[in-house]
Amino acid sequence: MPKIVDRELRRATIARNAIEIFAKKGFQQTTVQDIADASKIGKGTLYHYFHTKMDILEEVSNEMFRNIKELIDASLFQLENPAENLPAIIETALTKEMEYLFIIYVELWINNYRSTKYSDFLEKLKDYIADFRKLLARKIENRKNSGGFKEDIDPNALAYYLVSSMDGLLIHYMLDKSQFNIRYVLSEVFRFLQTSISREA
Amino acid sequence: MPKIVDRELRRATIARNAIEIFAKKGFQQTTVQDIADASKIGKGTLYHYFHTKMDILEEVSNEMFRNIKELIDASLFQLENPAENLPAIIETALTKEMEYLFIIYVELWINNYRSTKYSDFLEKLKDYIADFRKLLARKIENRKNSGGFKEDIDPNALAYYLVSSMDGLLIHYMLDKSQFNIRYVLSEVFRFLQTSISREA
Amino acid sequence: MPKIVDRELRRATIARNAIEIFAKKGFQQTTVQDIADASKIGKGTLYHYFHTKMDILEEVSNEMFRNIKELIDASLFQLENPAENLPAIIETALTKEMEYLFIIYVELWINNYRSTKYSDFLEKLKDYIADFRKLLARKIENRKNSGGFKEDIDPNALAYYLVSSMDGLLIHYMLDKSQFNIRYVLSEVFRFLQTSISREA
Amino acid sequence: MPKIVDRELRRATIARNAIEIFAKKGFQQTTVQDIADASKIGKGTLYHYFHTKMDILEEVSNEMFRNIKELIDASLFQLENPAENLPAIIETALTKEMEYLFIIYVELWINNYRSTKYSDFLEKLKDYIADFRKLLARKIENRKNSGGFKEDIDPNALAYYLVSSMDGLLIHYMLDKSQFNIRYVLSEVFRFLQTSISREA
DNA sequence: TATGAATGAGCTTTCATTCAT
DNA sequence: AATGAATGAAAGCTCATTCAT
Repeated sequence: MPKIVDRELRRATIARNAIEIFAKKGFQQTTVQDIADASKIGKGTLYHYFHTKMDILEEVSNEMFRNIKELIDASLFQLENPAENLPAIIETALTKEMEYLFIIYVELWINNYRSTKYSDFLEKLKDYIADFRKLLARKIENRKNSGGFKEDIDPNALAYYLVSSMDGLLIHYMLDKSQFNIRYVLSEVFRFLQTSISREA
Repeated sequence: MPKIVDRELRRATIARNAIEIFAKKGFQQTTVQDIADASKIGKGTLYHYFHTKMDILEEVSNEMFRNIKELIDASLFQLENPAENLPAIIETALTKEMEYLFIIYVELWINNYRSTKYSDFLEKLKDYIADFRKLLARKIENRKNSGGFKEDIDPNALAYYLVSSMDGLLIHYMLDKSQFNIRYVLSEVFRFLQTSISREA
Repeated sequence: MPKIVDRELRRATIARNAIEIFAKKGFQQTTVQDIADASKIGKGTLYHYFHTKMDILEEVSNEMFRNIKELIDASLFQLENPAENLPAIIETALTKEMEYLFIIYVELWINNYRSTKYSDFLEKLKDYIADFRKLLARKIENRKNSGGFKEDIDPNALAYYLVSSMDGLLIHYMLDKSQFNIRYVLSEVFRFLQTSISREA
Repeated sequence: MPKIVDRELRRATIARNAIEIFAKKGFQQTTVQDIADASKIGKGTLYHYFHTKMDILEEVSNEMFRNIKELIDASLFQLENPAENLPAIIETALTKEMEYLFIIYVELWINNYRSTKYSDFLEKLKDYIADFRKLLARKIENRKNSGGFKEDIDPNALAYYLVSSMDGLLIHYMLDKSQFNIRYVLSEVFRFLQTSISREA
């Protein structure tokens, strides 16, 4: 009898090993040989676990979703004051591993702009982000209703801005780390936002 | 040397015509034939003006810089109250032309993360952005000193956040336009930021 | 050595199961996995019984010879008047099973033209055909000598024509069945041949 | 200005050079490199003239049709007594070039049995053959009506048999030339057929 | 100078065969 | 003995670059 392997586990492992390569070289520029090398297997072996190169990207994106979801879930419960804990959440994301995922995420996002071929990957992600945004908006709304926030704030607009500005910050930070201390900027910004949002401010 | 002027003009024209293709297909996926077609010239002719495909990207990025610089310059002089006119600037950027440039800009940014091969292109861009950020910081500083802004604001941190959050907003907007009305979000956000930054608020 | 019997039996069985696939897909296009699947065994198991894929083809061709020989033998004894019973023999061959064998036979024949690699397989077949032709020629000769056939008939040439024309008919029929009713054509042709060959005609 | 080439002519030339290879190795077994080598051009150059390998086969089959049509047309006008001139026609076909085409023709025929993917190529050929068969049948009919042939002959059945038996003869001859002198067999057979068909016989 | 014909390195994917279990 | 996981050679095809006209 041949070696017994857990195909799903193997797929996930190969995908996990591929993340760094995809991040560092990009999907197009990464060769199937690169991916095989990353898992120290033969090129042909890859095709026992994935139909096409695209299929590998799909698994990588699933792996990414799992990580992101984990991150979001882990941080949601501490999201009492939305502005309060976002820095902590971002902080959590500042690992090498998450950095790779973030690059892939931006690349997928761009590819999605270019071709509907990638849209399947992103639907899930869009949903996650939308959910996160809605949750954030609801928190803002609640606090606004309880008198904690100013009257003239549009919770949806603010939530949209907060979420997307985090991506902007991450991009600027990761792609040019020399320019600034992101942790300091984040704490400053959120201290500022908090006081300006709060009615007492 | 009028020849050189012609040559440079031709390079710029070809680059300008290539922008839409690069944005829509990406650098890798764009073939040299695509670029030649966009300028209705022969593939071989292209190589009279550019040494390599990479060389074309370089010129495209230069063209991009010129456009961005133009945009920044045009808007800088009206940047009295920084928060005040950013929406106007962004608004200016929301053309199809600028959208293409923005995509290329993000792609270059990512490629820069991946390979130092692209770093030459981006040094210039980083400088522009840094300049813009510094200018913004100085404006904030000035207004703070003149009593227009609150005491506890770090102008550098705020400037960094403002600039990068604009990129985040643009990415989220452009890559999923269905989700939100960016013009409304921008006006809301800036109304909010303005009142919260201002001492009077 | 009962083991060897088992081994040979297994080879024959696997070959028999492979016939349909080889006929439907062709030797090249048939994968080793296809063949293993047809016998519901593992791909590795196949290699306990066959050294190479070519080896399987060899056994298939042997299986084919056995079938053809059976068919010929079964029909030979009733070959009193050669023209008389050929239709019956052909008729016997018009099963799905024999159709598959016929396709493989033509393919082997072509491959033999292309490469001496296949010549071993075909030597046997050529011998069968030659034997059949000779037998046919002898029957014609006999009948001619006994005054049943015309004087000016060359038995060898006629036998050659009869045998090869059967292949032509089968090819044209099988590869474009819509065009004609082969059974009718056969009966017509043999009725005609018989009367024209016969002295009385 | 680059070299000016007649694309259609080039396609035809490449196809003509490919015929021998296709015949000797078969379509599947022939690599694109083989085909390029046969015309002493680079592999990439081929793709300036053909979209796919299949596309090359298509041109080869067109080339084949042109040859076959030429052959048929050239021989038709001398087809007064159908049985009379077929040997001459066949004779014409016994060149190396036609031999190659015949092998490809049989291979296409088999492939068509296997996959509808090849059916386009063969439709034309089937039409040619059908036309030829019909013409033959009409000639037989005419001669029968004019009293030249026996009453009980079915012209369609006989035409079908004559045409397909020629393919059978060719296959048997080409694939095993050592066995018989096809020219002799043909002359014998047609002498025999003619006398047996003719009323006077 | 302008052009596209020519090229081969390099890509993804397939599959006969080997091998560890 | 039986199995399928593992493998890399080899396939068809693309395309940046060169070159002859």
